[in-house]
Amino acid sequence: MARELRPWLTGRTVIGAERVDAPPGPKYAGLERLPGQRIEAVTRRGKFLVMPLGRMELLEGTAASAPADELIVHLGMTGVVRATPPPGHLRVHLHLSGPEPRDLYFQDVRRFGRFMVVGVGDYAGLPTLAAMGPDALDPDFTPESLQRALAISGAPIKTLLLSQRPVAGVGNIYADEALWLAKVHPERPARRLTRSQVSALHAAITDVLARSLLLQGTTLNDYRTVNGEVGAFAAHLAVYGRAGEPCPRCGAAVVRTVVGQRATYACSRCQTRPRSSSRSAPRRPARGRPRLTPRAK
DNA sequence: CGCATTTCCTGGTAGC
DNA sequence: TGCTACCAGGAAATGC
Repeated sequence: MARELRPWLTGRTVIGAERVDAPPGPKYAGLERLPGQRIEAVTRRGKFLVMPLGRMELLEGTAASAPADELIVHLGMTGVVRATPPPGHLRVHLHLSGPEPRDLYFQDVRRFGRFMVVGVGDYAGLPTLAAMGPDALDPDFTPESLQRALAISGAPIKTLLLSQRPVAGVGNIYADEALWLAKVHPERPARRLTRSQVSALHAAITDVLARSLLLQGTTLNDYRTVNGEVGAFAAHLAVYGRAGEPCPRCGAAVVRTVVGQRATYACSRCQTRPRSSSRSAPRRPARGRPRLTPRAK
């Protein structure tokens, strides 16, 4: 989407910004600051579109002190950015300057998306963006960076991936697909992944996202490109949404569970379960000096 | 601080 | 046909 919008938006100035059928609130904060600002670039961090803005300097010395803004867009579940008016659930309408003036529309049926203007880097209202790890397709995302990020948490690996902290850009579908590719069970505590599992997971994340992007992403129901096309990657999903179907790798059944309140699909055979802490397992004393006091809460 | 739970929101669908 | 119940989930807010 960033790639599509880049030539469409870069260098254009916002003439008008209208909030449509959306209550005032943080998800649409700052839109009134948009008119008069020029879109300098279209960038992306994980699932957030980040568009630096600049105000035309009409008077030397005054505009220079004005802090620059950024337009932040997140699709949530059902957000769609379009160049033509959507049939319903329109939330934002932008009018843009240019040789031939253009419009931009943000549609969002379920209202989980956001379309807001903030000061550059002022992510106080966007804690996930503020604490986000390297983007999955950025060279800064390496097996080592992933290893460091996973080592500090005992949360289920899938839950940690969805937090966007170890790596940015992995949502529910791609988390399941990447874990399947890497043969890692979604509930394995993050810090218990072996070094080779971390390497496999790193490769799997970059691989699944790159392949999906080649097909313009995954459209289950709602997602559309800016041109209104569907993404074709859904047909290539190995496990997501395929409960009861055979694993494409080993033939065992794909099972659906819930991890971190999210539907989770995994192969029942080739994604090995984390070491069980079930009652039936004999309790083995911890290595090293016995703990004399209960762990502080 | 870290993790778990709840909340937001609407369309589609299963079940009756 | 029409009704209710439930499910989908990214990220923020709240709870512990």
